[in-house]
Amino acid sequence: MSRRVTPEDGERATIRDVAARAGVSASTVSRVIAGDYPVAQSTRVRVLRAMRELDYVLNVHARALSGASTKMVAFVLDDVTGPSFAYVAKGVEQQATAEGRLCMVCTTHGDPSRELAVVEAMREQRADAVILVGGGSLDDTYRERMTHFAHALDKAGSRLVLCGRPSLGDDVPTTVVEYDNEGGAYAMTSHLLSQGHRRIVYLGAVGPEDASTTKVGRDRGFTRAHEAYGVPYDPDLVVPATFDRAAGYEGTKRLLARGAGFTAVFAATDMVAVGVFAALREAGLRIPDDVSVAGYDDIPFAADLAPGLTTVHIPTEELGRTAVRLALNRHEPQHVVLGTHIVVRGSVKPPLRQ
Amino acid sequence: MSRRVTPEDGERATIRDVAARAGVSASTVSRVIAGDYPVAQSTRVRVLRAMRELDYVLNVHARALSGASTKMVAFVLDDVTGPSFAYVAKGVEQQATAEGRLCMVCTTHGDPSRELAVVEAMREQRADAVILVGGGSLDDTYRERMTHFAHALDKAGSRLVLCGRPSLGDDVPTTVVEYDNEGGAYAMTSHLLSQGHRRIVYLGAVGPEDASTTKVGRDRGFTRAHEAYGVPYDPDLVVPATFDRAAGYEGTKRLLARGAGFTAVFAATDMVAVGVFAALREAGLRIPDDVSVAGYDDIPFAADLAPGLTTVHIPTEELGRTAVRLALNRHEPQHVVLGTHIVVRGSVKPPLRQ
DNA sequence: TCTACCGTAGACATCGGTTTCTATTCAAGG
DNA sequence: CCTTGAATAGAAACCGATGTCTACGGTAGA
Repeated sequence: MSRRVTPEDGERATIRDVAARAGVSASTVSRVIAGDYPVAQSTRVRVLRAMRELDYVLNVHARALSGASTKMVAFVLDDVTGPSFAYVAKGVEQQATAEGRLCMVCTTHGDPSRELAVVEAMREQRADAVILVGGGSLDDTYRERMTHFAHALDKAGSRLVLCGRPSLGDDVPTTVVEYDNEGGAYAMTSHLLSQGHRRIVYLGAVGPEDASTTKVGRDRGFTRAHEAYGVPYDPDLVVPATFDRAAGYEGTKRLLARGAGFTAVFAATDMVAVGVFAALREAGLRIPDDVSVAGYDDIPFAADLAPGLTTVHIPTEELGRTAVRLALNRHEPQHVVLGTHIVVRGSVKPPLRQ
Repeated sequence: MSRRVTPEDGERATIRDVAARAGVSASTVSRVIAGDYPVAQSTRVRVLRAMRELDYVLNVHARALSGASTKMVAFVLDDVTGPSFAYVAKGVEQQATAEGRLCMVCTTHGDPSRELAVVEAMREQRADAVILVGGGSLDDTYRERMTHFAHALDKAGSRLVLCGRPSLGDDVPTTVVEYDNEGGAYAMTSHLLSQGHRRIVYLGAVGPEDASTTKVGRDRGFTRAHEAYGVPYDPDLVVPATFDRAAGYEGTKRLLARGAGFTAVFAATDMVAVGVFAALREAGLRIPDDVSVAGYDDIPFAADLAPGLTTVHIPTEELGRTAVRLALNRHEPQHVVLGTHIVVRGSVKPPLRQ
């Protein structure tokens, strides 16, 4: 026999198996599936029945190979367990589903070389869009290779999306969905200054080896606010730290141990703030009576800390949704900056004495 | 010309373009890429150079079509923002990367029909493994269709993995990685009983319309512990609720409003417990002096609540890693049950008076 | 010197869809 | 009655890899 009527055991039915069973050609089956070409009602019914009987499943790789879009969106982030990233992921997933796309997720654990490898893998996958979430490296060769990817993806009809990080330059074909890192930090620092704080710790500054665009932006907001208020800041209170709980905890313990006098801590992320809370409580200090604490990100748990954490709200879900929407609808603006705002809860109040 | 030497603008270089540029055949290029066949050193160098010069990117769809594995693992869950699911996701991603796989993520938002649609999509994608995370529906037609998928994936050389939910039956080809839902609830309830609590609220029980395997298991642990201790439980204190913060908050408010006397609340998840905390605090009740609270899941923030939440620890990351490892290494046992254990923090203490 | 074999490389079929181009049927219009 | 065209369906080329089968040059063994 030239063509089996029923697929062998262990093989999946192909479009040709379905065609044979329905007594039509493969083209006709393809047309029934696509629904974009007139097929007689009686034929359509026979084909659909054959598909059901053979438990036919389309092969997306064959379809992709013959030119169709892969209907896939790739999503690259540092760590899925980061509470704010999870919300960006949710937004991406939501919008991707709404636009009929599936979602790939890759994590990089902050390793720029792995990020480049992942983007390369996404080129192989021919994803419709590749969304990079979170601050990016500032290294020059890294930027160069990212620029290269942006052009390569663009030429291939795909799109590189920078979500939560600034543009690579106007001539680089990317979609950029940012939020105002510097503005949020500026607003929060202003808030602390206006409450009367004069010795504010900034915990989570750029360190010697870990500059990222997010860090740089928030740093700048902190210093710019001091300048605007005409308040000099003590460089010893600007403490480099990674963006996690442990860094907040250890950093605060060290500050307390060395007797750095301060009335408020501005943690660069809420996770850092959680560590600050723990360390302060351990030292017997009350929040906000003895020390005020502010965070950044407005993770869901910020409201459930005791006291509630005053922090900068980032529209995380919207960030994710927007990234996908703009990447897939190129007629929309390809560079937007979403706003941030302060959420005042109980963790900040004026210092007891100046 | 029969074959261009340089691909046109906007097209990607194919293996044939590389071959033409290097002056060899496509087969040779394929061999250089695979590295599983002897190729003369000089030829290999020419091919590699051509690949670099043309910025060649392999097409995984063509490769998948000609029989190769897709090197993809699919991961299906309710909601990426669930804090414990995020850790399972991390484990999956970790192990998938370790085994050279990419990771797809799909969310279902608790809708069984969408879960089935997603699994169907994964069949189309020819994923190496499809991992279902979290409690599953108990509906009969749902189970039937899942069983069908398990067989279909198996025949296609793929694998259905049930992660955190029980087996569909011994004759269904699946990999099952569970943890002991009932045992954890039993242990925690015993803990509360042994501290002297006699009127314990169980918040998050199976409701009329939302039976899931996870819920049923935890419910059973609660009731079984009471039976083992010979303590009758008040059915009015077993309160149906969804597994989220809002349900914990509302549920507690209602219990307080109707004056149900209780000395402890066992929340079916830590998220529920967070809601319980908020409602109790709002009512001016102290934890654990007035009411003890226990949770389930041991999410990272459990330790950062004030007081720290006594809860049941689930090895979430290990769950995810194990799921991938077993699915891809079929010689390992295909059904494991991971242990849970109680983590005692400050939110539970004996009731002030009986 | 002839044969055998190793190292190396090319030709070609194949995977499972999509799509273009062609062919047939049948009804309507001149 | 013949032409025209709409509706419908098939044949075959194509997408970009992989893998099998064949072939060629050179060296070693008989």
